[in-house]
Amino acid sequence: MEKTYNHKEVEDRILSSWAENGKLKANIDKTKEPYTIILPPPNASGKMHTGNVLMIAIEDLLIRWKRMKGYEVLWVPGTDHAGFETQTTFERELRQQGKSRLDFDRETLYKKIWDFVKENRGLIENQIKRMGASVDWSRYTFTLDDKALEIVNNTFSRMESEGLVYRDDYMVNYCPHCGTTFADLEVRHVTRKDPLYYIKYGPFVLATVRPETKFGDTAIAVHPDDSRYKEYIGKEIEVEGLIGNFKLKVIGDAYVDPQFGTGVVKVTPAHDKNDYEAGKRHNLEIKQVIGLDGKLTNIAGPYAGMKVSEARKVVVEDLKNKGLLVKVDEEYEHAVSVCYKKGHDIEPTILPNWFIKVESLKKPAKEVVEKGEVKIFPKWREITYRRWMEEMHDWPISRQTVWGIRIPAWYSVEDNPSLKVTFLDKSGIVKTGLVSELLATSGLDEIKKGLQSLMAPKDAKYVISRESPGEDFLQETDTFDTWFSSGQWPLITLGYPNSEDFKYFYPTSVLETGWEIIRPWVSRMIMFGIYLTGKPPFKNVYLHGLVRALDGKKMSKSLGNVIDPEKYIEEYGVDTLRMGLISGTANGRDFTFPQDKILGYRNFANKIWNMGRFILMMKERYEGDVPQFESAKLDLKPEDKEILEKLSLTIKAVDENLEKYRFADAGEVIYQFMWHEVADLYIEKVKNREDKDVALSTLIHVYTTCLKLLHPFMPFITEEIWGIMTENKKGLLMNSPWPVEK
RNA sequence: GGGCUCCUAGCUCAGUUGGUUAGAGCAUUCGGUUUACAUCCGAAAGGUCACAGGUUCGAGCCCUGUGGAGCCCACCA
Repeated sequence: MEKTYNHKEVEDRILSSWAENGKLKANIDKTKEPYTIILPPPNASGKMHTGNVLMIAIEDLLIRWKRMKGYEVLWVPGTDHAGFETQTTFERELRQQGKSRLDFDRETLYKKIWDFVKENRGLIENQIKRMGASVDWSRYTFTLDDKALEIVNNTFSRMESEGLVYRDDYMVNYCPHCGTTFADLEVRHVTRKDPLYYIKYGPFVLATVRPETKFGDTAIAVHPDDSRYKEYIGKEIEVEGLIGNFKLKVIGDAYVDPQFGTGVVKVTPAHDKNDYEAGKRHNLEIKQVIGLDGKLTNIAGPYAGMKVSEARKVVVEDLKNKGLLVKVDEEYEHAVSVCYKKGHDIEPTILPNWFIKVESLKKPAKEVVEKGEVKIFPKWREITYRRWMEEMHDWPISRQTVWGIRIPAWYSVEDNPSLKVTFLDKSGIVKTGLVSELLATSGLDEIKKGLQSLMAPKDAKYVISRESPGEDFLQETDTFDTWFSSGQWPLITLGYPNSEDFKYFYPTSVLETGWEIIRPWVSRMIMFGIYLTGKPPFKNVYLHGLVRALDGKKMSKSLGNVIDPEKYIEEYGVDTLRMGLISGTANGRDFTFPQDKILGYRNFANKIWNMGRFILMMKERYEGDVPQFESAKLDLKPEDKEILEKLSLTIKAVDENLEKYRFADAGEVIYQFMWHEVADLYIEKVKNREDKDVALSTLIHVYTTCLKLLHPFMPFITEEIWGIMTENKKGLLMNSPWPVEK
């Protein structure tokens, strides 16, 4: 053995011996109890971050432990198409080539992103392998694999036929210039100075930066406790406007800040997110005053057809002339949403989207956790889950992105003349308009071929089908929210509904993931699992904490505090990084990247390496063969009995802590025992023992048992030493049975 | 603004139904070591458990309040 442990040399070799002889592939063995984990799929085109390392370390620990305990273990690896994130990354590349997504038709863009993902997906897969993850690669699944598409489409179709799907208006970030919607994450917030206009509204004066939307006002809001206006709440007031007088209801709503402006707000549900929410709370009418072309609609009377910026000037001028403008604060600074592409103002707009009714789904999902059918560790995280289950409202599942699973709804062009389409025509020019009108100049095939997006009215007639129902049809261009498909991940990976895997391995044993996705992911998986199979998809949920940067803050590119795990793997080895991270994560709380501990476990790795080296040296000096501890009758000294007893206690403590997902405690127990009991005390005594046969035999037994206990935590070094100690005669450590306390 | 969590040794953190003298790793100081390991061994020092009240025979732990930190969600017309 080398004088120090050289992880670089060892890791590759051990990886290939696991790949050749490790029991990675799960079999359906009905004489054994299954133990299953589905790996939360990392972004297919991304690279490993510290959180992924922690996730893999914990899951591999559980898997290796249960495998050694004799379970039929299955750990399914997979990667995620990461809809929005990937498309953004790809578009960034496009931009460097001076292009944008709007230069391509939908199909071409989709293919280009596919190629991009294919080019990049090898990286994360290799990193998972390099971590020593003992996953079953024969069951590897990508979120856009055919079996995924099939299940997701079928689920949607079934939900639709059971009346759980509907189309309704939803407020989205719409950019009239780009003619498309943006996800919340695509919206930039910039601080800008705009005039704040104080306008007379009947008995009130209120402040607004958007006077041009006044034609869409359907209420006036004040804070319910504002004594200045309390008497008005619930009453209707008469307001003098630019296009005649009109009546507005006064509502009391806590979203109004009495400190701001005059404490009175005009409510425009069609063009402001807050107002929209308030409108829903108070059943207000929605008047769309800005069209998708960015011009005022007919509701604005004489102002119809004006662009927003133009209309604002004219409206202000007219208000002034009518004496309705009280004052203007020119220096008002506020945050404005703009599109990330060119900085156009975002126009919050109501558009038809696809929704799922969650009422019938969330009840049983809440109950399984309350009844303990699904146990959440740590328990205090249950609060997040329960609150979400109470608050959750219907789920908008459509996204206006290309990279994802396209919603399998088809619109007949003939039945839906008011379908609005955007497409690239034969000469590559973008055209937008009603399909009924565009068909006069372009053929339907041309539209189909160049289609970028379509917008169907909320009462459009549609057919649900994976295949085109006929020549006359255009498919919905929206894709499913990523969580709609990843919510079915356990079912997808296990081949729901008929595969043998599904019958044997479902429900899985534990879902291990970060707590920040309780709401979008964990809740959805439970809902879908129960909906489709009657059973939640896992028995336990273990939620690990977030690994924060060295400054105690969340890692982020903009703060420049991101820790690249590669650096640590390179310098200290996989085992050390894994063990270091595990030791930091005791209670599933967030924790700062434990740099010192990683150093400490590097020392530990070297310590156990040298213990092995020393034992080998003693073996060589011993004349003849050391008696086998299990078979030989040994005359044990009290110190031998003592160390065996402590070993037994250690096994017990490790098992108990792992059962409770107390990984750091379990690791600590082995660490203390190996270093401070076996190395510091017992080995020192063995050095001076006359009865070397007994001492050495016991020592070897204790040490190799420790290797087993430590293996799930630090798989590489333990496997390597095991091979040397056993002269490769006992097979791989990873396939060996777990020690039993005596 | 709503919510969750944290504040324990110089640093990173344990402390699992309240119960002797509050622990670990790293760092510090002192000593040791002619060979398993200087990535070692032994020992020491280091804590008003954020602060203020309360409950209790007894509080790091339970309750209330204050202050600070981190994160999630919603964001100012």
